Amino acid sequence: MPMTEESAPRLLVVDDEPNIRELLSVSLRFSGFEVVAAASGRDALESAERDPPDLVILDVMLPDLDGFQVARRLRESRQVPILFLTARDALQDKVTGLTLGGDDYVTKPFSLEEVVARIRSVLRRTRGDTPSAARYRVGDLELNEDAHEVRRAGRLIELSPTEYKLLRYLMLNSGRVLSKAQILDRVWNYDFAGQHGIVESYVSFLRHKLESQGPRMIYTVRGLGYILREPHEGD
Amino acid sequence: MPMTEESAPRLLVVDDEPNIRELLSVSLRFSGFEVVAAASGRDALESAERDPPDLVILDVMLPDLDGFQVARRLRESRQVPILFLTARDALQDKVTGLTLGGDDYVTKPFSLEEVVARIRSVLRRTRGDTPSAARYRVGDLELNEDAHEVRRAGRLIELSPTEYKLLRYLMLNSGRVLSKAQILDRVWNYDFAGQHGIVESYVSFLRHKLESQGPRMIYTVRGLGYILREPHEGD
DNA sequence: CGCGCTCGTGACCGGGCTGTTACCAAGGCT
DNA sequence: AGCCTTGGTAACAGCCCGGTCACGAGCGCG
Repeated sequence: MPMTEESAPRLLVVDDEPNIRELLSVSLRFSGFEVVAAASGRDALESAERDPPDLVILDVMLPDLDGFQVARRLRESRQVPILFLTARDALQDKVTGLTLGGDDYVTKPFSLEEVVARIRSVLRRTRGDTPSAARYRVGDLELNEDAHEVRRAGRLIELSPTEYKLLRYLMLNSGRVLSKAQILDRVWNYDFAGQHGIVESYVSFLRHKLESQGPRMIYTVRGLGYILREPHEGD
Repeated sequence: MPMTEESAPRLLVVDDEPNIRELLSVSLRFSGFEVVAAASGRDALESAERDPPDLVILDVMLPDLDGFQVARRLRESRQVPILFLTARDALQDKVTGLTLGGDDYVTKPFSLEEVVARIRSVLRRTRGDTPSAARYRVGDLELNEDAHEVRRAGRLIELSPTEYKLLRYLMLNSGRVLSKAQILDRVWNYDFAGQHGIVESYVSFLRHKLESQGPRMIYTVRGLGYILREPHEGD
């Protein structure tokens, strides 16, 4: 979802695994950010000094320096928010303290939807222009990021985590057709190896919950994918 | 919990341990304060003269000067409230009596929730704009900081210290989802190394006490954390 | 010195979420 | 019109997550 504001936030992606680095770089760039990548802690520090980013996405497992050391060194010169990447089961104890300075963390394997959402959240908090107001709306459908609530025509709708992520993706791209492949790549974890039938299932779930008392909002575009939009006459 | 008032209070953090200094600086800044840090008594005095703070957070164990000496010297030029940091077992007698001048103290290892609450309390008393009224309320749930009392629908609820701190944090952030990591970082002491299962336990305790005779107020958001909010129809 | 309360951990249990499959419906093409 | 492809939905099983309970340790208080 290309962003429209004047100056795109500058991100520094730090990960030694080329696949992950590339995945993040490409898709974050596509999401409207300006992205610089580094493969090691030293490269990261060097790059950050040469070209200070607005936010750093930092794998905690790096070959040369520990991610936390990199974080400390990064902040010596300048206050910069960090989104940590960490293995799911690794070191819960080391995780403590990560959420304090407006920082946050995401566990591997992550979904890009999750990463982008966290980046937006952290930038919103630290830039602090709008104290806290992450709300998206399409027609009478409303999504509140802080409370993690979805309402249609004011009525609360309970969603599972995956349903929520899927809906957020659809809403952020309302009026645009999204293919099942795009949705899979974006909403599901990058290591997901399943069939794309799962997308159909979850679209079905969402339709049930969203459209049980109201006109259709998720339309099928045969051979292409799905589009979320405000209903207009003739549907 | 970014604060929204026009001019953020200016804090001077004085501690020789870099980790603690950094921890306090970052998280207090994030809590909406303007923060300057000093690593020694001399630095503190110098900084305070150059740039007078609204409150000083002062470790009593400093390499060069005793914390109390620093306090005295600070007060020579200007009356400024002080929040002392002290080791748990050290010098209770010397510390008591400090609370007379509007000062207060917190023992190490502290929880950030505690530090922020004390700072707010001291500033409230010394600024004296609002004589003394720290009450938070969510629905029919009421928390009185001065009396350290919690009531639901007027009925008094007895809480342990940890339960109280947890509830205060939830109430100050009502309507926002808080992850277990955030809660651990903020409510538990900074040296806490346990698992986040403890948060679940304490949420369970709170639910027992708060919701024994009334609708649910602490909601679980699967995969994310907890949110405290007024119950609304459809739950 | 001992009693009791509170904090913290580990284990067990239950529920709901996830992902697959199978069957059915609808659309399109020839 | 009929066939074939594509999508929708429902049902199901496995599993992960969270809730609660129970036990143990530490501490303060009597």
